[in-house]
Amino acid sequence: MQEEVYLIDGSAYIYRAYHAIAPLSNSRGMPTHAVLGFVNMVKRLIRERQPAFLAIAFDSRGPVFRHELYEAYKANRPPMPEDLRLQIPFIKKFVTASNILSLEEQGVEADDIIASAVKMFAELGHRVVVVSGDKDLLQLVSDDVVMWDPMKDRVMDREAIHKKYAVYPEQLLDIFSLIGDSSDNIPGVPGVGPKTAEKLINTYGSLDGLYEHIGELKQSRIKEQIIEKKALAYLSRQLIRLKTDVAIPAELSKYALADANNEELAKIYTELEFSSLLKGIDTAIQVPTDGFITVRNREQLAAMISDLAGVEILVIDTETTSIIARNAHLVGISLCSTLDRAWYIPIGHLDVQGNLAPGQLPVDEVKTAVQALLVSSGVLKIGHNLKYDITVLKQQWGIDLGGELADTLIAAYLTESGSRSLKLDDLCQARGLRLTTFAEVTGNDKRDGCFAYVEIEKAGVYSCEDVYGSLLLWQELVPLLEQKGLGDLFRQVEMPIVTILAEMETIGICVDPAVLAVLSEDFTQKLKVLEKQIYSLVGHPFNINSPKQLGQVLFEEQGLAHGRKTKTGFSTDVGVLEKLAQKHELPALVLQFRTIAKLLSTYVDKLSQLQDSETGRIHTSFNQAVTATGRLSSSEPNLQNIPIRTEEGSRIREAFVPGPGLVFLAADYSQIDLRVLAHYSKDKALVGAFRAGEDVHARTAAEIFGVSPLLVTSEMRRVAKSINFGIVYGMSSFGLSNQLDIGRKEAQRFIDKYFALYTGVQRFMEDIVQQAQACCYVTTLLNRRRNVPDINAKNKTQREFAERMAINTPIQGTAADIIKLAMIECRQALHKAGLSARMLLQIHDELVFELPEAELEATMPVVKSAMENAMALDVPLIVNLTIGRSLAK
DNA sequence: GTATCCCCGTAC
DNA sequence: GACGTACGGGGATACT
Repeated sequence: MQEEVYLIDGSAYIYRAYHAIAPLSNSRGMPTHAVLGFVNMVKRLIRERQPAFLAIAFDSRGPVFRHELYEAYKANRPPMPEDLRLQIPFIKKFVTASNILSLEEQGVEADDIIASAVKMFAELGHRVVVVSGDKDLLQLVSDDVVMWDPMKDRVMDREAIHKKYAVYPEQLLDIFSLIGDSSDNIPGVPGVGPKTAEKLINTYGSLDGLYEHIGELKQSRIKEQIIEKKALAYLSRQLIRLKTDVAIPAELSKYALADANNEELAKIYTELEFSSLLKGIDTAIQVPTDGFITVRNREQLAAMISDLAGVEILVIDTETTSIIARNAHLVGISLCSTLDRAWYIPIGHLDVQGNLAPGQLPVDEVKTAVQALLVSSGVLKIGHNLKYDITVLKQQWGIDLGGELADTLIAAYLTESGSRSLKLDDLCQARGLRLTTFAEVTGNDKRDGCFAYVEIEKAGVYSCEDVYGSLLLWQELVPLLEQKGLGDLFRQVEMPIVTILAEMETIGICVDPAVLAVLSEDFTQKLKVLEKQIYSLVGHPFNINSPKQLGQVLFEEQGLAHGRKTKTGFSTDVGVLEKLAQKHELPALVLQFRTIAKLLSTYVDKLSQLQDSETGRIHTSFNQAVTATGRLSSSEPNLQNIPIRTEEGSRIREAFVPGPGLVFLAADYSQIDLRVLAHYSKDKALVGAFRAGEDVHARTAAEIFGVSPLLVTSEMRRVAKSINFGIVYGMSSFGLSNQLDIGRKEAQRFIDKYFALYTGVQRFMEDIVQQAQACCYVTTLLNRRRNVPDINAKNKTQREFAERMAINTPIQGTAADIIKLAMIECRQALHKAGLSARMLLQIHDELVFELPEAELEATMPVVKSAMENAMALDVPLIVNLTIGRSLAK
């Protein structure tokens, strides 16, 4: 029987682990990070590839036969760092305790052992997977041998190698002999690089062939080199060629992966203080798969329906062909309601030929059977990232999930703010439950990553695990939500938003490709002109986009006055360049170049790429579980940072157009942050200003400059506006002086004056920081919570940062709460009024709708009222409406 | 050679 | 070090 044997390049693993992980040591000062990295890498390999047979090869200590051939072999390599050397014995102990066969032989390297093992197993008729990223091992690849690079999760077989190097593995040795290898100090033929070597070996078949036909090469410097350095080429080949006669255990049983010696492992982990690994030994629970049923026939479908009849909760997960819900085809659905049974209904699995695989019920039959369950209004629908499943079910089956929603992704986001990962696997793992990963079910498949080709039973287990995990998670998160007072926020705000975001993403927004094309042309042209001007001023070309090179040109060559330093040189940011631009032409041109280059690459090019080829629309992702404050974020593309302030930016907005016969309606909150601040602080002056409907910036200006409101100049107002914004962010006098280009003292005077007038604001800021110090978190008006662990830190910078977070988060987060309520309110009010306006975008304080022009009159008051009444504050919320035939207005 | 960090610049 | 929250491009740098 043909078996698959995994051979790990252990020495390479050690170095990778050492470099990949930040230095770490146990309480006795013993360095441990390389061991930790190595252990995790091996565990990951075993988990994801589940090898039946496995060995790890190590380099031997001391010189190897290659040193005898060539004194300088690896002479440029620094000796093993001391803190790594100390860890080697523990790595070996770990391998032994894990019952993994360890291979080491005096005088040869790990590569030679692997080569010998490969040869032996190939002769025995087995297949081998070499686990390494070292290109020198690629020469071992054959029909029965592949190389897997765990870092890139990529399998290299003969064809993959041919694709990359244009030669087959057996020719790689000769290629590398010509190129050499600087990291091992292997000379090769100087002057011959990858391209030349590839061409030569492809033409003449081999190194020998090349020298036999050396006369045919046309006269060149390279030809002379090749002739002159023939000995070096052959020496290099000797060095790179791997030994295949190292003695290797031949009995396959010795390679069989046995259960680890947990006692020994526990000893090692204890000594090194790997507490999380230690826990993993005892508590790693595999999912009980006994109750998992894959629905293959009508009887099972009927059993499932009767099993799920009358349930109060239903956990759902869809398996599809794409991570982009809009493009996804359904492959299967899993459902469960209790932890002892889960069902998987395969409907779109394919066989290797790409035909529908047997053993699946017809889609229509499945749809009919489960539809009532999915739309039922009395059943709580649970899932992880339900926005995805909602989108898939809607566009594939036209089904709207009925009933209340419970998204465990969002529940975890609300309760575990600041947690590293919100992925289902990771959340379950943190609770001691090991789920199969997506890579594990699809990874070994020929058509990597496509779920449709996953074998049905395997898919069933995986998918059932997901609903099982999601249910378990839900059961753990419910009490947490209630305990932290997040239940209402979850049910009344976040869950309704899930559906709304799914709709907004599906609808998308239209972009006119003609406008983009004109912009692209124009910007490219402008960049060319600017580039030419800049180069001629400087006297030579350079990369204007490189802050490093730009810094050299400006501050060294041109001798302009530099400002603050960054890690890599002097800052060339807009603040610095603007100052210089007052006196010099060059920085002014650079600023123009930067602006246009940014607009072109980030917006014009990107929008064209992401446009749907059929509809011309752009479908962003609105992310609900990303920000620390409760705001949404938008990606691919980010439609929340489309330029607006400059002339050029406005031209990009012109590319966003309503659908045929429709117009845009944009509704934005006026000064929402300051209004929230007024509400929180109860500051008399601020509240008074908003209640009286005054221009707050002008009012602030009048007060800090001590003039009548009628005498406030636009310059005074600008200063006041900066202060008002700065306050919300916890700005210091330093920041304000930078922003306004005034002195520190003057800035401080403004701030003092501000607080003297708005005493309530100052009190609020002090109170909120004090509150944070007491409980290490802050909340919004809807009780959204953010932890500020550094609020009592010793380090001043850290602590002050936490203080600014504590001030800003309730304001920004409450504004986020308000607009989320407004979105829900708007949708409902529009529906109730029978209006067809569709919400397209949310940009933190603004909602953009698309609607028939004829409905404008009726829609405007509905939207305005829904938004203004979303939440009752001590000051009124005011919404301004703008109608437009583009986003430029 | 590719993934990640860093600087920078958009938005609110 | 100095203004909060995001996303993303491009260069520089490090590397599961």
